[in-house]
Amino acid sequence: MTTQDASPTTEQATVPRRVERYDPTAIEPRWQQRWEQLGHYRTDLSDTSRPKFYLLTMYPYPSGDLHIGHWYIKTPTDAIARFHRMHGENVFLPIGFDAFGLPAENAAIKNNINPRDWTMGNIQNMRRQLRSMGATFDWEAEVVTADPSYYRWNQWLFLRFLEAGLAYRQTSTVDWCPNDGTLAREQVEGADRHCWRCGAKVEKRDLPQWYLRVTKYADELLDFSGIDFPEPIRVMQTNWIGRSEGGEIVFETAPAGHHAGGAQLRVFTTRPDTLFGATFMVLAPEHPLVTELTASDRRAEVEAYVAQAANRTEIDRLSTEREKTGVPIGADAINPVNGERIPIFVADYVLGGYGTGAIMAVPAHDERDYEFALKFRLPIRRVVAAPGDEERDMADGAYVAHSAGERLVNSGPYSGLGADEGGAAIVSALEAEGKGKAAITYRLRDWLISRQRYWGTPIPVVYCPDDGIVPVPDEDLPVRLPDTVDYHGSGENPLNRDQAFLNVECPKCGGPARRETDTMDTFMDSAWYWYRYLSPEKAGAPFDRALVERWTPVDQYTGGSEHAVMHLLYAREFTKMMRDVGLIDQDEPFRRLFNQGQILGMDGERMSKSRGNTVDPDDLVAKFGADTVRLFLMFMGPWDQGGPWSPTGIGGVHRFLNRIWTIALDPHGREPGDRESGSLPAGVDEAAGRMAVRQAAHRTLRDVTADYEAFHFNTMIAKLMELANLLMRYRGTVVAGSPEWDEAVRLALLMLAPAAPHITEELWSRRQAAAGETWSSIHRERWPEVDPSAVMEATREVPIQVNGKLRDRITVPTDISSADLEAAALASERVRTILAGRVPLRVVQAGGGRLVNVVVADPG
RNA sequence: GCCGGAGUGGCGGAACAGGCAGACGCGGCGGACUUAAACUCCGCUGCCCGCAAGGGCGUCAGGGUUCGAACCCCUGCUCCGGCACCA
Repeated sequence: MTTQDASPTTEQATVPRRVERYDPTAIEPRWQQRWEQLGHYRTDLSDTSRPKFYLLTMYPYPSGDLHIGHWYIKTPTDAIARFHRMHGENVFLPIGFDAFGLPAENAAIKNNINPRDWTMGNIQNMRRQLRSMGATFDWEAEVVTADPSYYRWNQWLFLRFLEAGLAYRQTSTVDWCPNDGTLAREQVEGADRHCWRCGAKVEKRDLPQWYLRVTKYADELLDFSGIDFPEPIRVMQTNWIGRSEGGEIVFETAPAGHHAGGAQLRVFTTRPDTLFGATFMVLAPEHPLVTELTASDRRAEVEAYVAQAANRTEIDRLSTEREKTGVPIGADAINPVNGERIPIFVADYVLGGYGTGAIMAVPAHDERDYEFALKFRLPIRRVVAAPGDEERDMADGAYVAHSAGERLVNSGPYSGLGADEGGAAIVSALEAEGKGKAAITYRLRDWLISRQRYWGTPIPVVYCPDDGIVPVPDEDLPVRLPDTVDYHGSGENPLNRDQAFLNVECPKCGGPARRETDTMDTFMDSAWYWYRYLSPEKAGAPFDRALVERWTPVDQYTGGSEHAVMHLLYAREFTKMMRDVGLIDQDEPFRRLFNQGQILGMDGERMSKSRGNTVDPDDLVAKFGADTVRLFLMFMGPWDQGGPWSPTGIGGVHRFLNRIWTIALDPHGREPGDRESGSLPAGVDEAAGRMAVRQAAHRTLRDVTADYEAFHFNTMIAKLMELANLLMRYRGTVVAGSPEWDEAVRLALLMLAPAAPHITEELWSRRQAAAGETWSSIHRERWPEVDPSAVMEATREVPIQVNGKLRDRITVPTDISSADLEAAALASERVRTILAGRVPLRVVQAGGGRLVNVVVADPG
């Protein structure tokens, strides 16, 4: 007797009322409090008796409220944590807040409140919401990046990088967002060049800015061996880094009509094989030689063009659709292989920031150069030809593709060589003369970290009229953000007007100096936060090195793929930089990365407060309970897929939990609405029923375990539903309450525990109470073992096909021989009818007898 | 344009590794329970033909490989994500 109904009244005997209903709102807060009181999820980082598992999930930006998308990332992550704990691992699952950033500052300007107050208020609410998930975050490890105890270490790290030459200040043309200030290159998106965060159109400005020298790691970042990242992320990062192999070639220059003697012009090309096809040269408008090389009679026109290009927002330069523009500068370049003089142009289709900012143009073999050549009526000379294509008309367009057997033509001594071979020969010939060399160029740029905003980490340097750039000494850290600043709503960094902040003594000479007012890109905060989690209170160092050595790299990181070339790349870069300044001893921050999909609004758009399409989990939790919401999010579909939000179907998951409740608490109850209730299925006796229950439970355990390991939560839940449905069928029969039944219920609760922690804890405690045992949390139980003998079956069903079409199913002993199986298949009544006396050509048994296919000649 | 991913019932989605397509859930239909409703439970539910037994068709489209294809190959289409003249 395991029912909880202690005093059944007689009038309930025939139609027993269901036990107390499942009421998550009564259960969930109680258990959450209890777990917290008991400190169940505080991780003892010093415990080395068990294997460690560092599970990290991307910390949220405290925008004010959690939406369903946060739950979609975090509740399955929590299930992973719980699953690992049940395997005896010491799991660390920290949480914190990415608390610096623009929205706080905008709210401050708009509502005249302090960004810190706004942020901290939001964090309060989000802490409550995060707790309502029933997740096992270790709140003792929380970090808030806007706290001086955190950001002082941003500053400290910056100073280490500065010392090591990994941070530097440089004036160059940068992307400027009217709201966010300068942006790193990867933070500008789309053909219309808009800011990744606020969407504003980005302009160009020449400014002195701080950079981190991440390009140093380009090659190392291309190496993903030893880390398990999803293929799409690896591809995106690889493309972003954009390694190109080729050659750098030096051209002498000369004023038009004069002898050589100007500056040298260096170009990068991936196609040195086409050098003989170069018919003009192009400089980017920003190229330093433009001024020097421009002939006096061309100066006015060139300067106008350069000015126009500088002012042009990149919107005008919109994609390749725009017609090429450019002007000749009145100078020539001299082709180092044949001495040919070719004109130099300035044109904005060549980018200042890539390669050398100048190209040799080979219109015959490059579409962009081809287009330019057509417009400016420049010669197009073919130098590579595929076999049989030597007479191709160049009016048809550039020949860009590579094909087998192509040869160089019109290339002097190199004619006749293969393209690769010829290219290599040209490079080595140039190299011998000091006119070129093999070269590799990357698309990746150094990380621009300066932001002209208030609400971020102050960059800890001082500008002294005498000593120049002076780092703030470590002992003066943190450089604190003033709490109150004056916004005039002008959009300009208010720190620039804060005299108390601005004016300092030079740490070197003691004279009057001025502080840097730029703050750091907030991606810097998030580039190392998982190290700080390990010792968030640590003073004197950014982290406890011994703990870092024991606990990192992170074993599993979960979060969205939208930061593929931002946060996820910065994190890798930062780790390598920290390594190189001797702070850590590892190359990569994350062993394994999983990207969940994104939950979109019902309108199919990205969920955001501004779009007004966010879904508030609080409402759903109030209605169905956290367990149902957790389960529903996991059940919707594959975790890496996401999709538009639709609450349709959440009732199904809730019903499932109700069935679990019923099965666990009221095994002997009967369904008044079901005539069959209480009787065994036809042809099943008690022994068979008990066996069926046990078999189903162990098979489910086998499959569910595999699904958890693969993060296949949707099918995991489907299988538990199947088990529940089967148990429901036996409820009220002689099988219910049998040891097999009891075991099945026990396994079901254990299997469900990581995903639905509250209801399973409640039912577990009630079972313990009923058995007179003292309470111990289900979440401290060990994951059960599959009994292999339980999953075996004496007979199995084999589908029989004739010519690949399913015609019958036969039941045979599991250990049947293949000869007997074939005989049994051919003996099938249905098969014989279809064969109609024809003799099979072949009988195929697939997968060790899982299926039989009888092949006969088609009667036609 | 280039790179990556995906197209399966009315819907979300299953299908190990080329072997029973559509698990599980939603929705729909029918039924039970109830004075009634809600809740709950049971059954049916890819499409077409058929009273039924059964048959035909069916995983974006068209070809191919195979005893056998949602899965592999070729051609094309559509959708989603990334990149944005990167020489």
